Amino acid sequence: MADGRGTSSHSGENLLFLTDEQLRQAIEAMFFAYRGFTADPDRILVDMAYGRAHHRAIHFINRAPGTTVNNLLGLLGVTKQSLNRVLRTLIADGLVESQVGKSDKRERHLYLTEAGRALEQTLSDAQRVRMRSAFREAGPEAVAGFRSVLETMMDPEMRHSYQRLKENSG
Amino acid sequence: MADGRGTSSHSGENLLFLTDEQLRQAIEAMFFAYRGFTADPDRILVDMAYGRAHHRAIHFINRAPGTTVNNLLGLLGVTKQSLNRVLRTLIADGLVESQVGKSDKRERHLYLTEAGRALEQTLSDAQRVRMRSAFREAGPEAVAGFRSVLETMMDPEMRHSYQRLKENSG
DNA sequence: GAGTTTACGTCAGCCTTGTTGACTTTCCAA
DNA sequence: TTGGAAAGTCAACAAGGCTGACGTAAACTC
Repeated sequence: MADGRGTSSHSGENLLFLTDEQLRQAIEAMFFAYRGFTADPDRILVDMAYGRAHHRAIHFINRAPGTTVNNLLGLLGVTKQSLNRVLRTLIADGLVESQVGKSDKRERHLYLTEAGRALEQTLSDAQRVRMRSAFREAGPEAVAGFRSVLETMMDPEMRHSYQRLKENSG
Repeated sequence: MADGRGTSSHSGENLLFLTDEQLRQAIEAMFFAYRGFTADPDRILVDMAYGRAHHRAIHFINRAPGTTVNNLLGLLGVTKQSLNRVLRTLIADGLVESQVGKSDKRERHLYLTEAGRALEQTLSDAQRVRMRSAFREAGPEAVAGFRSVLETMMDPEMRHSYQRLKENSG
């Protein structure tokens, strides 16, 4: 593992893409790419009183309208206190609406308001511009590989959430 | 752009992978995957008094031994005050060594100590385990696509840093 | 019907990691 | 020799994580 090889080559395959050096490069690629990934929406958010946490909440509420607070906690992977702070400001600012559940009145169902949808559109447009040009440049096969690796990299629980969101949104 | 299409299809190509829905899914994949990407080293770091910022500093000092503080600032994309706080603790704990430059004595050249290298190894081993199994599962073509998309997603400046690191380390 | 669990909100306090601004020391270069 | 770049330090602050404790209402269970 420390000899520069990803694995002992007990098969005939070419496993050079699994060497430690290749993996190190991939780790750096993830780091640098994620910076690019968040850069554009971040620039928009600083002008408002919001941060990346607000963006994430808005993204998933838009993606799963009517989601409960508990469900959102699972998607975001933060504590309820942390989410609540963000949600409170979004509700106070009229970007998110909280509705008491009909069947279960303990639950709050979350929806974006018109203003919330507008901000979501602005942010995701900005983020998609970069994604789209990267995808176009890299081509369909590369994109398929990109998504395949990302999916296998997730924790199983996250992968499950990811798949459910995919299915519920075409 | 808001009609669910990534682009008007003025060519004969199949551009379905550029639809807004596909891009949204990719955005979510990046978010969930990055969580997985950082999860393993994070678990190790909480037991020590360190965080992700320390990990990043250690990673790049290991990767580019003798790098200057200024150079490291560019790689990490933070302020010198923020980096300095991290660096100070690493130096105090004997994981990083700071050497005054020979030609330019204003510069500080940074190196990992033996203990620093040991921690780096522990952290990157943990991170590579997940990477390696994801790569193995997805296969070489997928990995090539993965890296290609990540590279085109970086800001040009970051891409340049990334390429230089690659060249200087085989 | 009483007791327990669940969902949510909130207060208080803490930590990491980012920021700006001001200031000093060192030292290179015009 | 003087201006400015590089490095470091101090102070103050903010975002956004965290834990722990507590309260309320609703739902569930026995």
